[in-house]
Amino acid sequence: MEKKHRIRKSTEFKRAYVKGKNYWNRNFTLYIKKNDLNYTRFGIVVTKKLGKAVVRNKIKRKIREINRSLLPFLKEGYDIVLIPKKNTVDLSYEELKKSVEHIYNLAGILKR
RNA sequence: GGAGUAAGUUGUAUGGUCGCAUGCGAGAGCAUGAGGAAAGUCCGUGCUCCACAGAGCAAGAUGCUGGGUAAUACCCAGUGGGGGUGACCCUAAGGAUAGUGCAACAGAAAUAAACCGCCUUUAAUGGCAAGGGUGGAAAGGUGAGGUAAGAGCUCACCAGCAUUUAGGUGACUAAGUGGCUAUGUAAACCCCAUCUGGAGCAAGACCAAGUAGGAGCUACUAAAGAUAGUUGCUCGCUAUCGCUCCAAAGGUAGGUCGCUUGAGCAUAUUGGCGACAAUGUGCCUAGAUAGAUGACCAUAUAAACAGAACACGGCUUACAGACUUACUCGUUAC
RNA sequence: GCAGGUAUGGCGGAAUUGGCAGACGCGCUAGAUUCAGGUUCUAGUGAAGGUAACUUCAUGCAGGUUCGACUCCUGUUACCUGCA
Repeated sequence: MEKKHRIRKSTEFKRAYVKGKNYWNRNFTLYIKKNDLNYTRFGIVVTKKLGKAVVRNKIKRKIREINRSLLPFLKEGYDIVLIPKKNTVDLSYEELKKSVEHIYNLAGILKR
């Protein structure tokens, strides 16, 4: 995923937390905030509770890959922050993808 | 082939589709892209700032000997002690005769002596310490002589201490001589020898939105004092104390650098028992900053521990499977 | 990335010149009081084995020093805190 599709600044994360709407399901917490740009940006936050560095990296990479494949089906102009929960450690790629689609559907940012 | 000891290597590969980071390129694209422990942060260095780093005290570290190294608590070669039939392994291993403290309970007594006991015809305000029991530890041990009973009182061997000679750079070893001997603990304080200034790449340097203040200069008071900083403390050191001027300066968010050519890697020769050193030749091999290696498919029986964030040298800990070399024991079931 | 701290029964929390581990409180169990419950009072309460007397193991885990370790030293695991 290119750099322009990532959230990179600490202040932008904070803005999503404070001003954005949040949604959640079994596996994720999601914060969404409209940005002033005409493209969508992602942020993934993996806390130390989920495991060691190898485990955290693996989750990040899987979610990044999922977001890349879903990008054409999302509405433009949003900052999206995804926070995986503890039980995502044991999930396969396919299960993760279903869960992410589910939570995006809840938030209403999937194109029809 | 069995049981074992030591050292070492490897630790997914190949192909396809999509995708990420860095460099090069106008672009298409091309090249490169985690580890043996990248980990723990336990030591040691470089590097940066604090006065290119100072004095004393305090505090801390190391602790058999000699060597290696940029340095170390690491490594190599040895010494003493302990374990194993053996290959081999383990070892915080200076000083208890510099001083102080502590040694519960038990026991007559715990760093100094007498409860029971033995002896002198009986007995002790006398002599004795062999035997008993307690304890982690009880006044050198075993045997013989000796005696009223006993005792290093005497002798032999052993242990310990002091000392002499020989060997070794040294730890120490071997032999001799001497007087007969006061437990343990220094991972208790301490003594001795050697070493250590503090903080850390979120170090630090540069650019710089917003906000609103900031800078320069000279000398009055004058080497006194106050405040702040610098190291735990004492010194020492540094900055500030008044006047004038400017619309810029300092600096937060943010950005750029630090950031990878280095005690580097490979290889050959020489010196050294070895750690290692010297010389020659060749090579350039991640550099991110919400942080790059992933997803899916095919083949191979199965594939662990685990992910760089300034760098390097060690140590420690985690680790599936596969393989190599040297050596030891045992001796026969094939 | 760097710096520091904590760990003791079911829970909180004592125990330091190194000398009987589990004080004390909460909780739990049993009994008394009551028609019943609560309150109150009394007793017990780490685990395993044993009829019992009692024995063995227990201070996160693994070693070491010491006659003796919750305490001293080394390694390690988990959790917590601070630093832009």
